[in-house]
Amino acid sequence: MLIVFDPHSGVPVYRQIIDQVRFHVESGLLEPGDELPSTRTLSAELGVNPMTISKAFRALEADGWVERRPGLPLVVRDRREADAKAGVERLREELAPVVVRVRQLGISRAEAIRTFRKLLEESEEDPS
Amino acid sequence: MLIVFDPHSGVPVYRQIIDQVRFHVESGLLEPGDELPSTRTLSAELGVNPMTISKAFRALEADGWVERRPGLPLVVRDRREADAKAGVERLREELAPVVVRVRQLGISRAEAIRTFRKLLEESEEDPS
DNA sequence: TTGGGTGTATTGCTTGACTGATACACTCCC
DNA sequence: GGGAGTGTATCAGTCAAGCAATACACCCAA
Repeated sequence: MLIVFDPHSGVPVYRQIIDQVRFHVESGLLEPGDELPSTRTLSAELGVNPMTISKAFRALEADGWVERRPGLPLVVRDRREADAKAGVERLREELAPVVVRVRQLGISRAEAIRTFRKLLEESEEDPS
Repeated sequence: MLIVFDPHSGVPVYRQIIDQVRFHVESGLLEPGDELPSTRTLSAELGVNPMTISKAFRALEADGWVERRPGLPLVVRDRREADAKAGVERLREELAPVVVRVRQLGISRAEAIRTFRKLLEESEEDPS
């Protein structure tokens, strides 16, 4: 059971699938070349429509996580090199709205950075 | 013209109003005791329905930014002391999910902080 | 008291996100 | 070729968010 999802979380099913596949690839559980479970398999396991799975697959391909070819299962792409750069780029996207909030809240740059560093340290100590 | 908004930003109008009022209060342009422009004034200026303004007002009261009394204009509340702490606390909440992503993406702490600092500097240079 | 100011409860419309049913194209292997 | 596997294009349905029209309750000053 590679994918688990919570129908009551409020997060759309297709997005939960995207996040979990990405997480598994990033964690190494899914390696480049591995095939993803078929849409119908996942569909049956999760109790959702195959199209919902397909929608997640399309998004995963758009972000370069997997490769799609007609009639064949999806395959995890090798993006280790690409990620070194793309990772920071994605981080920038996630931080951008936070920066707006920092200014709105009138928090100083130093204070903001201190807060960020502290959170990062806490997260490294705690192997969650 | 206290409030400006961009109908093409994709951000809901009522949310843009909330953010701007909060920003003005936090920046000191609006001081405790000041009255907000009336719903109909803002309605005319922005070209939206008074109810949209009212919806923003309700949210602002729920978060403690203003005080509402029937038949009277809204008044900015004094929350300076509370905010000094609450600001950082709210920043922590916004940064928490980002920290998770940093680990998922395998970005080093130093790299993450450098990215954050750069964004903050860019935002300060650009008086958007 | 009355008129012009305030905010808003109620209701309905529109739009987009999300999901699903159906039917189709492709690949592989016997 | 045929069957069973893959993914998905197209279309329709559901639902919530966002916004607006209307009508109402309140306050204040003349």
